[in-house]
Amino acid sequence: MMVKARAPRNSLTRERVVACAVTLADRDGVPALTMRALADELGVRPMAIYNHVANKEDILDALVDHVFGEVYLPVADGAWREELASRSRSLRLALGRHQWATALMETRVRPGEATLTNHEAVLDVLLSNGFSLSAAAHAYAVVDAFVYGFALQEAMLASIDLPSSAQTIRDAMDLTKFPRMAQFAGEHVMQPGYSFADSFEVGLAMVIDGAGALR
Amino acid sequence: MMVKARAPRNSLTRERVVACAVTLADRDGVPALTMRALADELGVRPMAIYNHVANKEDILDALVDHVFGEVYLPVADGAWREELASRSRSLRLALGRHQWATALMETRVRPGEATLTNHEAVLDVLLSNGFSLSAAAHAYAVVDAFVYGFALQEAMLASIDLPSSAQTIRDAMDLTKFPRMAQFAGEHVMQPGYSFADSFEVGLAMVIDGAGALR
DNA sequence: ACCTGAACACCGTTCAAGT
DNA sequence: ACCTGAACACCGTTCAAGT
Repeated sequence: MMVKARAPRNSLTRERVVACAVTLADRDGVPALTMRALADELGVRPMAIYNHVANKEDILDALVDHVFGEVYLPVADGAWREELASRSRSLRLALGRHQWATALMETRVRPGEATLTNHEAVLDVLLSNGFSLSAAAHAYAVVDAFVYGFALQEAMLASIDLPSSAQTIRDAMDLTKFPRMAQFAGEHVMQPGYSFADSFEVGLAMVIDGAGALR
Repeated sequence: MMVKARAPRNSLTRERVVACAVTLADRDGVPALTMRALADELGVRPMAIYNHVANKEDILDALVDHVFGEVYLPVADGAWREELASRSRSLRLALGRHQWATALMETRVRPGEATLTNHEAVLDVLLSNGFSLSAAAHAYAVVDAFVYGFALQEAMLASIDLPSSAQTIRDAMDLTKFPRMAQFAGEHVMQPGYSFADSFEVGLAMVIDGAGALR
């Protein structure tokens, strides 16, 4: 835990605080994101941060909004399928870059500017392309459920590194008790070329086709 | 924070600790689930808990596994579509009863007995009903992504109570900036009979039909 | 207006001591 | 074997004080 050089007065801003918090969360995880660690990284005393954010909750809210700020904004006059797919891929990648995001979203309920802007753009794509309000509601809910859930699964798998640990799991587990998992691990997951990520496009096609059927 | 009566010696077990932790997390949320609060609820001193669990991480792992213990175990000789749908509905309900579960899952990577057992049952349903290993992998990933993601969205919405706060949001927001959201809120979400939950069956049908196409 | 130091009421967990 | 008390190194945040 090395202490950074002291930052000059008036150099601290809300943006710097949030950007630094994102970096810290990416690098060390949310549990390590303490006001003290953040202050240290910013070259400032913990209480200085409170001049720019209300409290830690405020920072966590901003963290989630920051992630949405990285997500592609679909345009309403494009082909709706491709726009929806692009924004879904972009959302998945953003959630993948910031593995803490899905878990954090669950407790954050104050949506920020970037979140609302993205939400608005998606709704505009749907409503401008023949979706009724009801169809748009279903389509949006289903597509986002898939993207969030896929990102969640990838985050779960990321900390375990499936291929390399599958062998360990297979050894440790009672194979007579979980024969399907043993088969699945040995004959599929551990084979060269397997990638969980490949299922993303498969599922995305399903939910976007399904959305099209609602239109 | 009332202190419970002191529990008699030898009455503490790992099962009681975990069950109490689930109750506490349901009632007050995970942040309020501290070793001290848990001990208080159990009628014991904090350190007594450590005779039955390794540490707090161990409890959090057990919490997630407890949720999977509530999920329907599909049977392989049934109709695979109905079995998959039942276990998906059951999983969604379990995640809904324990709103903290999806967020916790992201950081827990040591799957427990109940988790593995459920995983095994789902794989068995797919592999016993004509799915190749590759098709089963895609189907499982996509269906679970949808269920996890839907539960995550419901958890997000639960803490906000959409219908009642939609008006507030609509008033507070710059309507010229988010016209689609204003329209969506006013003409759809706030209408009587609207329920986000209705999108679950719509999406479930999409992903299960999609899975069938992979078979 | 912005930053700091000391302090308060919390955490999870250790260790030695009790039964 | 199981439980406790005191202690340690942490938390987020308050408040009064500095510049």
